[in-house]
Amino acid sequence: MTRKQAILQAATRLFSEKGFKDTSMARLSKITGVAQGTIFYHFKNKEELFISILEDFRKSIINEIDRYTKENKFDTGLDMIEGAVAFYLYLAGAMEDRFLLLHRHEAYEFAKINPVCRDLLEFIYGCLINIFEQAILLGQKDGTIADVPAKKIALLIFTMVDGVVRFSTYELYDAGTLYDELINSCRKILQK
Amino acid sequence: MTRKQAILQAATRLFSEKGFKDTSMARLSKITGVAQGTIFYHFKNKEELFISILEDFRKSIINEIDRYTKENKFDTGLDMIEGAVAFYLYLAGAMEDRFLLLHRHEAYEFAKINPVCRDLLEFIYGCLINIFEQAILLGQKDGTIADVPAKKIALLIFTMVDGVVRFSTYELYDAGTLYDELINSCRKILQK
DNA sequence: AAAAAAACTGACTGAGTGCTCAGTTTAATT
DNA sequence: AATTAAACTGAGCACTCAGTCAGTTTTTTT
Repeated sequence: MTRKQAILQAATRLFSEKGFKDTSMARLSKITGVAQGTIFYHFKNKEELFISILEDFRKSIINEIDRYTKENKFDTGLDMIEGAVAFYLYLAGAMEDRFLLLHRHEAYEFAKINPVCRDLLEFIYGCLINIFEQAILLGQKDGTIADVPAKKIALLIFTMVDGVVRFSTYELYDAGTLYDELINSCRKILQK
Repeated sequence: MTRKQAILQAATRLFSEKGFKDTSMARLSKITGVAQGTIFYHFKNKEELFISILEDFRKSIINEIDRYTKENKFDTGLDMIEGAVAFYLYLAGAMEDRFLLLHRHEAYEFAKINPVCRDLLEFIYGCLINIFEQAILLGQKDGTIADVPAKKIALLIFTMVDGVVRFSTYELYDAGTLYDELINSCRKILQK
């Protein structure tokens, strides 16, 4: 792993754990075992470092979704929804730190003033919501899912699943114990 | 309005808009037209100011919920759910800044090290989730709602409704255009 | 081996931070 | 009118921060 990658990795962890503002470059340099100057040699400033993390996130998500859609084929759209929920929960676990970053507010604040950040966030959210929308559209084709507005219902399901992830990260409620109810609720919303 | 109230009000707005860390006491004093020292005369430190905001929030929520339960009586539990969703969306609009504060991460971070903050957050979230749980329990008594685990489903519905509020505040999707689907989805989840 | 380029260092800077406190003004009480 | 108490002020303190830069080390190219 190059120094640049090491800095990026440690920054991802710190930004998601402590937040952007609460992570100092001094601390980041200490943890990565690199001089402060080196960080600024690789990344113009703190904000560009943040953008790089989001770019990395986007790449990872694209890869994961690619792999998922290739490896998993479902008989019906309704089954695909269950797969999509499970996949989302898997993703959130596998990329825990980046999801935490996404659940923070700082990214949105930054997106307001930085178009690159805004585009990245929109793309990432688009990918995540699309997982559910595609399943709904498929189910409506094969007749297993009722004639609901696909995009809107995808948003609602996304929000519900993402909320469960939030409960987990805040340690308020374990995702596992809500899994059955989550799947059942999705099915009820979508069933004919 | 007393100076103390003015400080509290301005701090609520700034903390929710800019975040705790990104709001300086200098700026707060400038906006309220009060000397910095005055803020520290009324509040021991920045963190206690934050706690005071949460305490204020708790009081407001208790009042609003009290008023709501007194003014609104529903025939069935299933109808009550629709009322609960509408009420939550109303609350989130009426207390926009405080909900934004709740949607930030800072509060949870602070809750980890401050028991008072943790208790306040737990209480506030308890109130909000309870709105939905009570409706479900009533519906199960009068037979309009299926025999689902009330607390868990209340959490899921809460998370879905709260997600819609989030979409609104991030200006990704308007709450109004999702309202019908939100209500329908809730009904489908709960119907026998 | 020499030269050039890339990678890296860490002391330093200046702007900004939360908070203090000696002192002033205003309000309440005697 | 005199005294006490509460409310308020803002210059100043100790500290943290992102970012800089002159200089050093390592790597690549000639």
